Amino acid sequence: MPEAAATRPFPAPRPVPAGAPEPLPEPARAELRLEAVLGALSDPLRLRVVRALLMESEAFDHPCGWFGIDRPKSSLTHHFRALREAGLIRQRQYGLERRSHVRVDDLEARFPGLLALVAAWRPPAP
Amino acid sequence: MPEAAATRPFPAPRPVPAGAPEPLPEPARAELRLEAVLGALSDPLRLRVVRALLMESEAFDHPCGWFGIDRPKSSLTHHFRALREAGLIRQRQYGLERRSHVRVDDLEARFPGLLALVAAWRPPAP
DNA sequence: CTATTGGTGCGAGGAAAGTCGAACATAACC
DNA sequence: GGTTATGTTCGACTTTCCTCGCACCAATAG
Repeated sequence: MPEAAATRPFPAPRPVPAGAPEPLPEPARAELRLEAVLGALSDPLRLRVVRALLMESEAFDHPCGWFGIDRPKSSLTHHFRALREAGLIRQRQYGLERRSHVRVDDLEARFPGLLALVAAWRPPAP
Repeated sequence: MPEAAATRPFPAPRPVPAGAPEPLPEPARAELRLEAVLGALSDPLRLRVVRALLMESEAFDHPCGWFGIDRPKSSLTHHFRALREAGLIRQRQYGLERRSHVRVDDLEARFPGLLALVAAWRPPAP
């Protein structure tokens, strides 16, 4: 039913480009746990990342630097890993850089409406 | 618009009985923060409490003992306070016991669909 | 080859959160 | 009065999480 996308408050997910690298290890759709997903989203920085990825993605996926977060790189690694291990994002290694995108289909299938909450969130003023 | 309740996957909230004590201090509806709410729900015990309160409430509100949680009382105080301070539940003091119920209207107004996720959650086997 | 780039992983420090016992408070009941 | 039932507060312990510096790695450009 692709008509469900019309009611979503965020753009439809982009198709996987041909030749994209394999995703990094991640929980399967059936293994997603709501507590873990909510815990990963309870950090404002990570919530902001997921929201940016969900709303403003002009490409299929984005490297860590795209978000303009003023934190050391090891902190970004930490948070992106937390998001991936909770199942919120999928990461692929493109040569040097590691790009991420939201697992829209999996999350909508398991937790319908969750991403709408993220999309509606208003981040606090920077 | 009470017809929205018809589509909710949980029972409609009960009206406040006349003569109920005043609620304990809690954040106002406009002060609810999504990160805090998600953080409060990221604990399985608290998620279970909110879900039980949402789905199986045969009364307006319930004391802590009603949930049958096998933890010391000081731990329960801790978790119920976390839920109240995040804005998920409202607590009232009835003589000796403190009873809780989910702030359905406030949460639906600020984060529509969030409680549906909680209602759909399947707690892990005990 | 070397330098640059976009990251990882480790480990330490600190902050936040969960766990729980012990002592206390208060209402209800006998 | 004394006891019981419900729940609080405090303090301590433990665990988990966040933050970040530092060393390191692999791919690309020159």
